[in-house]
Amino acid sequence: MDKEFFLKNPEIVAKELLGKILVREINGKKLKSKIVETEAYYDEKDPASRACQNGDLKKTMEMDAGTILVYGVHNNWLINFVTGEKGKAEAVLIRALEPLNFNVNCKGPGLLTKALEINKKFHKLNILSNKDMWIEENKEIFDIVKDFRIGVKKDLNKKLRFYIKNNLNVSKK
DNA sequence: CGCCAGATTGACT
DNA sequence: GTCAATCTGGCGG
Repeated sequence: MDKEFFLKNPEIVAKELLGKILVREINGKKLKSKIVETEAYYDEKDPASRACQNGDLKKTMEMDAGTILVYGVHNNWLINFVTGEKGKAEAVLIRALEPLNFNVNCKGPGLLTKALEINKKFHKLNILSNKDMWIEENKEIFDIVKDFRIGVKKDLNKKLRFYIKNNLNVSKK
């Protein structure tokens, strides 16, 4: 896992993140989970993106590839990874995980942050240089399904949600 | 400053 | 099906 991985179009990164192992270390315990559902978000052209607002979140999206962006909505923390070149304001949202060595419901963006104790303290840190959370490779082969994003009021006319076919941990609806 | 809406979830009628 | 909880930023007074 290096910076090159995140230096691509968010659509590509979202697709390539599927199947990767997200490791969260809490008090010496490593919680491992597989990323099974993601969504790509673009810059101000994307009406659903927080980049179309001009605050701290947009600035964070313009930071280096691999920067963690934690965003609060409706009483939930949502975690994103910044992608693309510096100044591009693009990111990938993690929507669902499949727990591997623990058993907590991670079928939804708000649920997985709760399960892994992800909150604002991770905001603006970088996933490539963090000792409490990181991503590991996984060579597993699987089918990827492409669909429209979930819960977005004004979506783009593009399928920007990706998930692993037939995986039971993908958020429903 | 107050009010509203939103990449959500869960509890209750 | 309806409602509310919490954080961020836009917009109106």
